[in-house]
Order: sequence, then C-alpha cells, then structure tokens
Amino acid sequence: MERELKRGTLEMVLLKLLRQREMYGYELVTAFQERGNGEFQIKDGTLYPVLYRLEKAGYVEPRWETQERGVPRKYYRVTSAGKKQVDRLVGEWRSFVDAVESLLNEEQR
Amino acid sequence: MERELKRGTLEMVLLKLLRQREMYGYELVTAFQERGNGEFQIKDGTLYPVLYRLEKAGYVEPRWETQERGVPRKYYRVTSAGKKQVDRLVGEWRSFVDAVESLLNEEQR
DNA sequence: ACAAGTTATCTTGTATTATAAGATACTAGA
DNA sequence: TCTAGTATCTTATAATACAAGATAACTTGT
Repeated sequence: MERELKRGTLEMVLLKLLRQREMYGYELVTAFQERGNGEFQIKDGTLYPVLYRLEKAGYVEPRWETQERGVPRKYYRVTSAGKKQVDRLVGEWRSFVDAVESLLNEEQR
Repeated sequence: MERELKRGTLEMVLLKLLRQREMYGYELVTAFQERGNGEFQIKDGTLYPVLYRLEKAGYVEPRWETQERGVPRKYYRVTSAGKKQVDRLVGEWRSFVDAVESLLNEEQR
C-alpha cells in the first residue's frame, strides 16, 4: 500500500524539502534514507523523473555545480511558483487526511 | 492531486465502510456523494473493479439480492480476513500520515 | 595496478489503478 | 413515448513508483 500512498505526496514532500534548502538529487535520496523512520524511502529511478516534472512545471530550477573532484551535481531551487504550489498541496493533503480520518472514525451504525 | 491520494486509501476506506454494514455497489457510490465534505467522491467505474479486487483477495464476499422490483443488487460482506486487512491498512495509513506530517513540520535548517 | 565500492545522473520498460466513456437492463413519471 | 433514476459491468487511457540497467568519476583496499 505504501507505494500507492506515495503517489500524490511525493511532489509535495520534495518541494517542501527543497524549499528549506537547495539540494541535489542524490542528496535527496540519501536524506530520505537517513531519516530513520523507514517510511518514505525513495529510489533514484523514481526521484529524477519527479524532478523533471517539477522543473517542467516551473516549480524548481536546476543549477549545475562542478566539484573540484567528483561527478557534477545538479542542485534544485524552488521558484516562487513552487512555493505557492507547496502551500496549495499541503492544504489539499490536510483536507484529504481529514476526510479519510472522519470516515475511519465513524461510529458503527 | 486528489486522484493520486485516493490510490492506496480506497481499499481501506471501502473495507471500513463495508465492515460497518453490508452494502451494494451503487449504495456505496451514493453514500460517498452524500457524505457532504466533497472529498472522496467515487465513480462507479472505479468502484466495481475495486470490489472485484477485494473479492479476489478474499476480503469481501458478494451476495445477490433480487428485489421484488428493480435491478438485482449485489451486496458485499467483509470476511474475517477482510477485517484483519482493515486493521493492517489503517495501521499502515496512520504511520504514513505521521511520516509525512513529520516531514512537513520540520523546522528550517 | 587492479578490483570493488561509492557518488552521481539518467533512461527504459513494467505494473498498478482511478477515471472517462459507454453498454446493458429495469422502473417510474410526465 | 421519452426522460430520468437505479444498478451493474467493460474497455481504453493516463499517470507514475519502481526495477533494472547504463554511464561516468572518484576512492579504498589488496
């Protein structure tokens, strides 16, 4: 079920993290891994397409950073449109959770 | 986004409702419509395939009921396996929500 | 010097599933 | 007769998380 639950929240969660600070793809993957709870792991094969979607939608902007050594990193920054989108998605998420919880908490009839 | 959020919660919500009492498909659709909040509408073209999945998985059992008049109704009853499944799904749902909320509530760094 | 592992990005193919759209069939009212 | 409501079901489509793999540069151990 978790796989399906991620749908629809992944963009929100990524935008939220990137809003806190610029990050590159691989950093996001490891960030999720280290966020011990075990929920919300994400594979790189999942992440990069999501980042392209967000970029195409104008919610993030990429910036290449060449390291002195190592593979270049592609940092993503949230745009102002992206910030608005985070707020909207969080609002949607919260009302959805409320709707589900009210169903789950209904009394037997 | 709502469309994607439904994924993964729909089975849980349906099982939860059917656990309260036996219902037939069309009744479920209208039940969601009348549950005013506007969230969690469901189309019949969505519902019936889900009911087959649940049936195939052994979580619900159907029973035809021929009316004196009108189209016959197919009532669905939750099995004991289905009851266990509801509990499991609700547990999964709650930890997922907690994980997302803890991400959303993180302080800036 | 070599192998194996790590960091980092990207692509392709697959499975799942909510929905749109439509089909079927019966009933009730204008 | 025609329209609307009740009720089930099927087919085709779009979206997307993930598996699997490719590529490339660097690091560490032997």
